[in-house]
Amino acid sequence: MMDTPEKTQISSSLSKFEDSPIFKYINSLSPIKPVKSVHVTQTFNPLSFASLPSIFTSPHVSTHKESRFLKCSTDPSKPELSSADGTKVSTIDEAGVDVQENFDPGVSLGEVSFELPNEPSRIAIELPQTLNYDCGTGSPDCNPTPCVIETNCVSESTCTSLAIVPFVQEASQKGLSDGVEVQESSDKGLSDGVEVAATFQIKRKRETIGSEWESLISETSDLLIFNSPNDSEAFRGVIQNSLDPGTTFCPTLISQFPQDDFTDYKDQTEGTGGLNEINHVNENFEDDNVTNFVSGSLTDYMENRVPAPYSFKPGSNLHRGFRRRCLDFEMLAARRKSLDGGSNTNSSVDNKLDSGKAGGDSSRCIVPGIGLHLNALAIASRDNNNTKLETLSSGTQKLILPCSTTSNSPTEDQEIAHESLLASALTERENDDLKNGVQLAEDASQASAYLVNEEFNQNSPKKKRRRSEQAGESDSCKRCNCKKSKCLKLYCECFAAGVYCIEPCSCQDCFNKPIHEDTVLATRKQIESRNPLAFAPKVIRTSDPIPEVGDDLITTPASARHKRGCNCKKSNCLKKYCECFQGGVGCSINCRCEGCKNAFGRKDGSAIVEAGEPEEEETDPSDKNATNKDFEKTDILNYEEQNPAALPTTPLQLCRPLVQLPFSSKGKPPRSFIAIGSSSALYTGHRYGKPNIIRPPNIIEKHFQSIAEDETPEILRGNSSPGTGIKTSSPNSKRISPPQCELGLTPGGGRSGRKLILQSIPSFPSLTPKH
DNA sequence: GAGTTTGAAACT
DNA sequence: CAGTTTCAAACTC
Repeated sequence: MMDTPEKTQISSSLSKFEDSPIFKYINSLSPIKPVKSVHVTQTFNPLSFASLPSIFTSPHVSTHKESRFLKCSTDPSKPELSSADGTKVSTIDEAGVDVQENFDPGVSLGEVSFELPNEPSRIAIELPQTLNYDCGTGSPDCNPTPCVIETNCVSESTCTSLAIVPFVQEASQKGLSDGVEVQESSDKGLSDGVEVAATFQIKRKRETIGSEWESLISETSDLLIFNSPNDSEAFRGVIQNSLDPGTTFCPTLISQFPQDDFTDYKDQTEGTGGLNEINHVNENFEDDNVTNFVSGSLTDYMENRVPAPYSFKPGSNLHRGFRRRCLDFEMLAARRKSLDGGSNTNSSVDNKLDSGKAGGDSSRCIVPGIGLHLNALAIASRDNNNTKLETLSSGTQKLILPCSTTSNSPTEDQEIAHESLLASALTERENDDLKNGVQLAEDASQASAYLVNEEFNQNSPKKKRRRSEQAGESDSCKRCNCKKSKCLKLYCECFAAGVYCIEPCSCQDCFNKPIHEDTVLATRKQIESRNPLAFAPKVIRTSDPIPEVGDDLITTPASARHKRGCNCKKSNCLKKYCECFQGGVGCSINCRCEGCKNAFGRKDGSAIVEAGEPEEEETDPSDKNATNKDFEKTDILNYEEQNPAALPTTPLQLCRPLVQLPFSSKGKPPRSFIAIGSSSALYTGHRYGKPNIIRPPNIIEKHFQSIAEDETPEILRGNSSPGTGIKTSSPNSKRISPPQCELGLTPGGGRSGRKLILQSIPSFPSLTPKH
């Protein structure tokens, strides 16, 4: 599938890179001298992306995604966050100005590293770009999921910075003259999660790209050579700066890392120091995860690799991703925790890792609960990602790569995936039990992948997330347009999804920002107190098998259902006004809709896709049997196209992982599920402990059995942590199973979604309880 | 982009 | 729990 990029191409790209203002800027800052002339064109053409491997490709994806991606990228930068972070996103645009910004650990590095080119072919062509930006992608094979494509990357500056890192590393590794220093700087910076991530990324790139890449690198290295030590320092400064912000993240991220990783990390740290740690981490990543991931095709990767290792090493990346708004919530919690543990970020991180159970925890992949939107998104994303996921899952579990090409924007998917991953990761933590190394690791890896994507998204400052519908919004990139709710009510998609509002949002008087985290958390709690499942994913699997009718279309997965059911009166459940439809699931008995014609499955049980059921549904008076069906099909198709994620068909999208919010969960009983979705995850996830899995409706169902809401308990149970067990009460309990997770998780395979869920997801336990 | 429709969320 | 209001997304023009 993957074409390796040719050197020539790369070269050209490099040249472009040099030309870019950013590059110049960097040069001015650092001693590095460009040997070759380069152009920088950033270039990530959407077109290029378009050609993704079939696997990844999804119909829509290409263009939208890109756009989306960009948008998403912005998030990280959010100003609010920035306070914590310090430099940040916004700067990216400015990048030229502040290198540091670029380096923000979380953001820039992460982005870069993460991007895995979805398409191999693309990679080859675009390598140059990728290099510049991130290229982590380089590994075409890598995974589709992560996909974050740098291309998206929006801002050159950002990209550049990213690119730089890799280069540096390479140089250092190779022993290029000055390269060494660079590394050092990075190493120093490492303490924070950021640097590590960067390293990781770099390695990744290399591997991914492979020999070609190396050759390129060598060239690049020349370009980048840092002559003076000073330069390195400058670099450091940047890094460090970034680090600060990163610290925040780090803890979180770290926590997510697999225990093994953590262990290693600790060991190194103890023994040597920050630098070592970082390196170590990177190595792990690279070696295990990254390399495989990158170098091989996904399939190969999956087959060979799956193993746990993949997991998290990439954590750093993940962390970054976390940073995103979704993460923020988590971050907060993490932060708090970390604070307790240690004042320093590093310490905090360590603490987290350690205490948090972290080690173990990291892996968790649970699907976090997702908000409605998220759920839908998740689903959609799944769809998009399905193939990928499946593939992955088959091999191993996980990796969910969110980025489905199909999905509109890679970014969104990615984000979602990341979120999901994150959430899952969090959950896993909680579940220490479950986490077997493998699964957990896998989960982590997945999460990381997602995160990576997100990071990219975020990083790219310019891009803002788009939530736009176009892209399909999947989720992560959602943005709201709240006028009166201050984004503190479930009316707000962002809030409902458990993520902070970001630039792209057009909201007014928004309080859903990191700055107001206290308010957000308090509000969230309040809402949860009323309805524990408020932030849970709206769509859950149902146990009942659905008749899948046609393979061809999407059958509706009966298994996936909206937790509460809709109450549509006029839309006939054929528009997005209907949450069921929006979520890509059919209506169920729980729905009070009138005239249900839900293309994914009518209340009466007939699914459009499915065999023909009687067309009319209960309510439909109109008879449109045939008509309806056709109509429905058409709608579905359209819907799918528009919202890849939504469709059930694809298995997994990633859901956004949510960050589970510690706080929310604290006291409360665990929700039945944690939604994979961001929101829930963030807020509730812990409590509930169970990850909801968002399942892709259709296809997924087939493979996996869905967990019925009723069943949800299973998941919960499994996870269950629950003591609290909220699930029951919550009417909505929804589980969302992320397709991925399920797939991956489920050992058995397909169907037993539940089992899978349980394993993988175990409950979220850890999170909340900790509190 | 403005206005309308829709149904969930919030409120009573 | 039901009815009403509020809200913002989805949709239409």
